[in-house]
Amino acid sequence: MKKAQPATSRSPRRSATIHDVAKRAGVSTATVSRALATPDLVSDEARARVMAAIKATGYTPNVAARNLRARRTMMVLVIVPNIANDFFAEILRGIDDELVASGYGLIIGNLDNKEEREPRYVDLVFSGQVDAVLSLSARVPIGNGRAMTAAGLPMATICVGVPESGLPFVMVDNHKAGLAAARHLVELDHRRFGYIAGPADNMNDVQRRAGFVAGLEAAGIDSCQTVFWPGDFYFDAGAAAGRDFLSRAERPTAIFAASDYMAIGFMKTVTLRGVRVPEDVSVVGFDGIQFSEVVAPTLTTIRQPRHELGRVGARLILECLKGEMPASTYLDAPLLVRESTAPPPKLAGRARRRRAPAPAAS
Amino acid sequence: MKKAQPATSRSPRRSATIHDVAKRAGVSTATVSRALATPDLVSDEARARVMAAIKATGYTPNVAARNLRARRTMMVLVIVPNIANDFFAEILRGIDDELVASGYGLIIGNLDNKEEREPRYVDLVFSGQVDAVLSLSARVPIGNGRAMTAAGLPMATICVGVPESGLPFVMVDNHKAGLAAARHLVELDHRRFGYIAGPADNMNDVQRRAGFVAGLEAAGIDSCQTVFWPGDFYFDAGAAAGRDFLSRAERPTAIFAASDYMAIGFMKTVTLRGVRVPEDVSVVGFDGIQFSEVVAPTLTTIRQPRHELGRVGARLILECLKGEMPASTYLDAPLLVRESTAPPPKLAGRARRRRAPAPAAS
DNA sequence: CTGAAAGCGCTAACAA
DNA sequence: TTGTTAGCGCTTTCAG
Repeated sequence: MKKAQPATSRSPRRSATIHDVAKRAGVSTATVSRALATPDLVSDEARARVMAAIKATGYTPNVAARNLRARRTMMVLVIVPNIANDFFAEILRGIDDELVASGYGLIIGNLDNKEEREPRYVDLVFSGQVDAVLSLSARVPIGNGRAMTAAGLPMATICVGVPESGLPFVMVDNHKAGLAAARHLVELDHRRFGYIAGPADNMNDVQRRAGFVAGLEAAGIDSCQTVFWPGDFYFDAGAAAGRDFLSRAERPTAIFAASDYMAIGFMKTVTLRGVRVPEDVSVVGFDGIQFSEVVAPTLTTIRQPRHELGRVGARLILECLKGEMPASTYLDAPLLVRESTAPPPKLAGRARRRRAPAPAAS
Repeated sequence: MKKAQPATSRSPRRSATIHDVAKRAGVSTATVSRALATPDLVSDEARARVMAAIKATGYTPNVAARNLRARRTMMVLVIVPNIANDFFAEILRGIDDELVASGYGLIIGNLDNKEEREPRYVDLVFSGQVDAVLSLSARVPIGNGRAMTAAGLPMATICVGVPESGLPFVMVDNHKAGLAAARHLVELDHRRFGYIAGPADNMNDVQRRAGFVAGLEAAGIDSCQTVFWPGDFYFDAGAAAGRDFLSRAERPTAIFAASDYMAIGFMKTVTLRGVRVPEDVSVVGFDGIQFSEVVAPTLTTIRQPRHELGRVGARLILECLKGEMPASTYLDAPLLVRESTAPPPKLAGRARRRRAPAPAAS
């Protein structure tokens, strides 16, 4: 690490205020304000003079002052569990697109997966720095003994629901998605399964697992034979599951992971030890992150429409802001069949082989 | 897409102000303000009464009002070319860590790779919503006919330098990194090379390429024989380079890509057509993103210390904020030798084989 | 259509 | 140590 030449630092220069503009245009500050907010109420001539003065001075209204008066900030706080996670980044883009189109900005509250980060965002809300909150976390942030919801701001969630909060949300139907994964694998004739779970308290994971199990049972498969590995949605958990898989005498022939990261971690681990995907074991992921179509083999997965989830979530909060009561929404999460799934190495010994029910329209 | 039950919307409730607290504590608003900002200047008794009143009312100071008075916002705008890019996300975490520790918050300005997004952030700066700007983009954002720099706020850049701006920056030494990539490949006995470039106007890419070429020439290799493919740092450009590679009769045996995404795109494309990495062709990437160690084979790459780049960048701007003139800094970017590089399939026919110079201490 | 004036909630002189 | 006062820059009645 070496130093380069120092740079010049800039001293903040006082910028033009509404008074400067008013003086220059020969009108009152009220007229300047109106020329900007309600041009119709100002004579053409006055408006022209004001605009000229604005251009000449380079005036931009001070937002802090405007907020103080108007008692709103035109900002939405977006709570993100972990901004470095590809999954959330794409949702953020969707939110951003929609919010900006309505004149709102967004402040990103990155929890970095740490609870101790919550209080600062609770303070942010209570100190009036935002008009509403959009959360991608299933927890209601807590700080200094109060919950973020207690501030009374409009709030909605994306990809998660906060039980008993009554907050509007948009997400995919995780149960249905788990069912689809099971159906796909059963149709390929798999009989022995493994499931790599998300965090124990994660409702999405609970739903995915329940759907998956329901799908297996609908096909007459005793889910007691299914191996359940703990996980946390991240790569290493998939790798750990892979190691356990390798250590088993009788291995599942099909794995459903509650996230793509874990599915990829699993694939990577077993592949290195000579297990072939999908010839020896099929793998289904969840989320449809960018890298799910880059890994080799490409990953069969359930795609969460992340950009759309973001957009719809933003619309939810915009409706709240207008005083409406938006309805929560479920978006479809299609199964993308790619290279990581195939029939099992040899058909299972069981005599009876059920047909899986035809896929429901989704 | 189906609808779920509607949720209750919450009406914003007026929160306690400094007056409420003052009244309840039986002191003036000034005392309340001081009890918070400079507790030493307030009697124990008054302070206790104020604190009790604060707790009772749930008072949180209004930031807009405070900003208006103090003429600062304790916020830093961070300009990001594309928030969905893994590379930037990790830098953001570094910035966040450092800024938060100093009491600053950050507003993320996502350009989404679109120039038309610039004006809103220029306005943000001119409207006094932030105290400083940290940019990960080589462009100085322009909007409404004025450059962001014209606002006169402290500004610094990370991973890029803005030519002739005099803005302090922190980045890796791209030339040196390119040199290291060349040296590594030359030491493996490669003689025919390919380079997958970044955007034509990207100075980082220019430096990387220059370093790479210099490294080849230092080893007596005529760089006219090197194939140069255009690119933009993203996956598809690497895939395109891969397709061109496949179409060639005489193929390079070693590829240096200016980003991991392109390296992975290249690997994926040629691997699918039966070319083996590293047996048939070696690949070196740049950046060290998370997936560079997940792909198979794992990618030899130059690691940019992203978290540290973020931290140092944040420190740069914090020094500016204190009125100091920080020096620009170069951080080391180590070469991580992994599985994607090996000696060429057969030693080149040339008789003479130079020893590359010993690696310089870095 | 326009201007005067009253604050939004807070902090920082300045007195007391 | 504390209170009084005067705004920060803007919007919005209320008169004119």
